[in-house]
Amino acid sequence: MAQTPPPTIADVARRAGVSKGLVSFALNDRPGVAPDTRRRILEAASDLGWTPNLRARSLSTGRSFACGLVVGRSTDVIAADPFFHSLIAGLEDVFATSGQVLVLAVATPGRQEAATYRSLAGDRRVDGVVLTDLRAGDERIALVQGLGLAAVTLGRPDVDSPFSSVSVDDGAGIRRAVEHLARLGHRRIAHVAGPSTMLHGQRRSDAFSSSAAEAGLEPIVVATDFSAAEGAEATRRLLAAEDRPTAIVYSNDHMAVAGLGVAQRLGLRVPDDLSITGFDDTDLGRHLHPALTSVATDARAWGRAAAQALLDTLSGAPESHIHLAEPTLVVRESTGPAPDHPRG
Amino acid sequence: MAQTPPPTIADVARRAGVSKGLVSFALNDRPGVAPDTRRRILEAASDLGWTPNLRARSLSTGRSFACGLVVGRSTDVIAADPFFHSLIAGLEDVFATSGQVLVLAVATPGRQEAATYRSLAGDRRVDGVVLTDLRAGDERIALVQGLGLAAVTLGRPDVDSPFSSVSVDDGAGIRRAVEHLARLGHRRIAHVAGPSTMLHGQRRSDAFSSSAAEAGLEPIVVATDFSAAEGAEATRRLLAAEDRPTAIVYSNDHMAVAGLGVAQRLGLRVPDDLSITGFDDTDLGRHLHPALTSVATDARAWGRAAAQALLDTLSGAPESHIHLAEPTLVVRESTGPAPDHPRG
DNA sequence: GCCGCCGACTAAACCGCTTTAGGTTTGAAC
DNA sequence: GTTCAAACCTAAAGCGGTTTAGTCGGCGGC
Repeated sequence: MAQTPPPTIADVARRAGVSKGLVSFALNDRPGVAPDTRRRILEAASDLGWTPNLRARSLSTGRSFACGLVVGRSTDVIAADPFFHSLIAGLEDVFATSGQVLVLAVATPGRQEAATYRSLAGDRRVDGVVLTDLRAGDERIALVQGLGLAAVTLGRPDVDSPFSSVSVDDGAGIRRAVEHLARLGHRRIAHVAGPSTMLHGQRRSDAFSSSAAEAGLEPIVVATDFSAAEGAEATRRLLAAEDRPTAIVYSNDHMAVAGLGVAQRLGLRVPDDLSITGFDDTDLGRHLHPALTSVATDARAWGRAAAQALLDTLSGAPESHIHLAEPTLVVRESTGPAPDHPRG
Repeated sequence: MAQTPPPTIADVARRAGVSKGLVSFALNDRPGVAPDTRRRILEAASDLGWTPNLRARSLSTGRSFACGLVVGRSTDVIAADPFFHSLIAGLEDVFATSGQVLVLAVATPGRQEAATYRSLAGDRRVDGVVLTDLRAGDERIALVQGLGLAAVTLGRPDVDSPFSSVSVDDGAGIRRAVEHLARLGHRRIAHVAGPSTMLHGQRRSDAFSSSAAEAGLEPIVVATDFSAAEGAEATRRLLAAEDRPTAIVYSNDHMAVAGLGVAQRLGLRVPDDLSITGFDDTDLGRHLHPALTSVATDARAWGRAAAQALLDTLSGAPESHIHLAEPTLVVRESTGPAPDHPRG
């Protein structure tokens, strides 16, 4: 059962009766090979079942044929956020079909985020990275640029960036949620936001404030770290207030679920006493009781677009900035007419 | 801002006044280098800020310094299962500190599972893979072996396997849940199981049946695909039955949450009318109302152990079979005394 | 009929590291 | 004072591709 070593281009060359160099030309579709010879070479290659040795190719071309995704230090972030899985699936949709591979690096307690990028770049593990969860004044932009990596950002950074970006107007999603609630007669609507240091957290929060203002409402905003625990805590505070809100717009589904738990625990009926909206349209949301009204973004499409943009960059395309379709609001059972304000 | 090319061992050799070969020996802690020379070489390397070029090393050693995790075809599987994130974090804990990298491959519609393994191996992308979600008669064992990859399995396969394994006795977790419920007086306990084609699904199901039998109960089992949707459907069927169960043991938290939704929708109070247990002890579970009683396995530790076992295999250690600590039952609010059977 | 040019192809260098086969000291043994 | 082995080190040959410099033959132009 001795594994015979896989054929190399030298074997192909021998079989086709040409030199190694010419084989390389033929296999890479480069000009300067007679049509007949090219055919012979390709035939020899397929006869032998030749497949390129990526390691060798990597060494001579200086490319890794791999892209990286670094997940921030808190594993809970990824564990809690189904968004990531859809994103990853989208990235893979594109990478898999173009011979790239996805390197997933989790910043661990022993190796912080910056070090992770450094090691990825230092070891020339990846040709580029996908930057998610952009932060205010995000240092990763400069870091990654300094490391000589290509990159694509999910959303547009607030600092100078040489990288392509793929954005979703999640603000529009929040806006829809607010409009939906206002239409149902809610006058006191609160927002349980993500951290203001995260660009998308801030963007959603801003969208909330401005659309609330447009509807003539006073915006009530509580910032959290996006975790279920803080979502629950924020909800407790909001509902304990004297003049408690009749609707809460959460910045993600997990917090909405936790908030729902808190409300029920306090004896409030959803949506009769309190309306709730989530963000991400998690699978779980539709199975809750009441089923969760949520803003749906197409994370997988986002991943696909980001991967494609990164590949384009790697093959020399100029910087681009893509905007994807606006998110939609999926109305289910967790939102209803404001109390004392039957739908007219 | 021209990036000066990173130093190579040739630069180090020149600076230390020795040959390339000796530098390689010194840097790899191999015998045959005079202590003084070794010191000089290491000094030269650190002066120059030399760092090994993994691509070159890969080519000459034939190793990738990367391990792979292939996620089955359904992206929902990963999206739905927080288990994966903890697992991945655990894998990374070990890989990151040993210069390995994790390649995550998602089998996409255009590239099925087997093809994914084939391409990973064909491109020599990884040195080994982690096999999760073992199935009955799992063909991946033979496939991976045939591809010449190293591997470690999560749990012990039911087919001949040359690979090391790391197991958790999840059956014991289910057993604890059943005992807990039996102690609370429940006599009709149902199990919403995973697919019987998945080894851990089957194992949990078996554990349920046997421990129910030991408690003198008739085991009621409904198989699902582990998804929230099927968990909800199974629950509906169980609760519609004439002689409906007073407690349901779910094979994962997601189905338990969905089941909770169904029960509430039917007007049943949990735990007064129906007790519910989950599996995985998801973060979300503790924020629900009622908070979910669940079996907690340490997925991260599992990942760490698996990664270590794989690295051991790669460095020539013999096959090993590790058993981790038994899972525990975290009792919260979703379980209570059986109806008409006050705790005594 | 000679020159020059172009297309097709070969030979060899190169990417940066590992590893093997030798070569040179050194020093102890006889 | 040889002899030999051990210790230390060098040179060079890989690993399997890509790429560059250059060779060769044939053809058109004058």
